[in-house]
Amino acid sequence: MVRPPQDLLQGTLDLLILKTLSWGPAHGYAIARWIQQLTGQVLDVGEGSLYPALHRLEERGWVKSEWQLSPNNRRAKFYQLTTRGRQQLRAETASWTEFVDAVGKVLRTTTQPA
Amino acid sequence: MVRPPQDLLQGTLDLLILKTLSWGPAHGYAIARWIQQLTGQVLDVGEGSLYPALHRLEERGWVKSEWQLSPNNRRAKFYQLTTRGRQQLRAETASWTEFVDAVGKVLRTTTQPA
DNA sequence: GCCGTATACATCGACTGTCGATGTATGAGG
DNA sequence: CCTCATACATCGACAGTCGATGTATACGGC
Repeated sequence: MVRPPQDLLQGTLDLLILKTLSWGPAHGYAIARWIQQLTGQVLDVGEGSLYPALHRLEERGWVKSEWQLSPNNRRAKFYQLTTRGRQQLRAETASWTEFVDAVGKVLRTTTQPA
Repeated sequence: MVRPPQDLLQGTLDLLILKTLSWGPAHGYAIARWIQQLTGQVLDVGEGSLYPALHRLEERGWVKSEWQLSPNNRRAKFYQLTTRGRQQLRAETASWTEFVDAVGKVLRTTTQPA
């Protein structure tokens, strides 16, 4: 049993969603598709992860939702970033960078530390 | 409540441990200290996460353990990578890179996708 | 008019893994 | 001796993902 990037999604989903919404309001389905498309199918956000995440973000006041009609004339719940959500995005982006750097340091080390 | 890099540790711990062991055999305590030191305190591997992870890796045949005496003359269980563990390390490193790239693509995108 | 497909929302239970707290033991150094 | 750092380990609470499943509706083709 391999360990696909899928398993690494934990803790990053919120960041991904927040970032996606920073381009403008969107509904859940579109968010999932954009992420999938942008990453060339590498990241696949399942709906069973997406909707709980969206509700979580709303509960924390980082996004707010509103029922609207999508371009193809169907009802859809559009999510958009709040001011606090924008702050959160900045914070999580910084954390992410710091974390990736830290892991990178370990991965790039070739010699045993003192 | 912020989301410290701590929360991102999920799914990366195995990789970190495997990589640390690729420098040579080590016991749990030392692994945790090395990672902490290398990352400048950014990553803190708690013992409650470390030991279960170590047992998990052993169960999967990626590391094997042996009781020995540490340099300071105390009994300690030394872990070392198996051949399959080395393969696993390569695989997980590749997954990690792919994953970071994918997230990076999303984070670097400034315009709304089509 | 009917049917299949894509869109869109949502929930559920199983499962995995982390985290903080806690417990034990022992060697080294004062 | 007595404390501190080393070293192992387990426990329960908790969070979050995942696949499966369910609902409903717009649209196009026939």
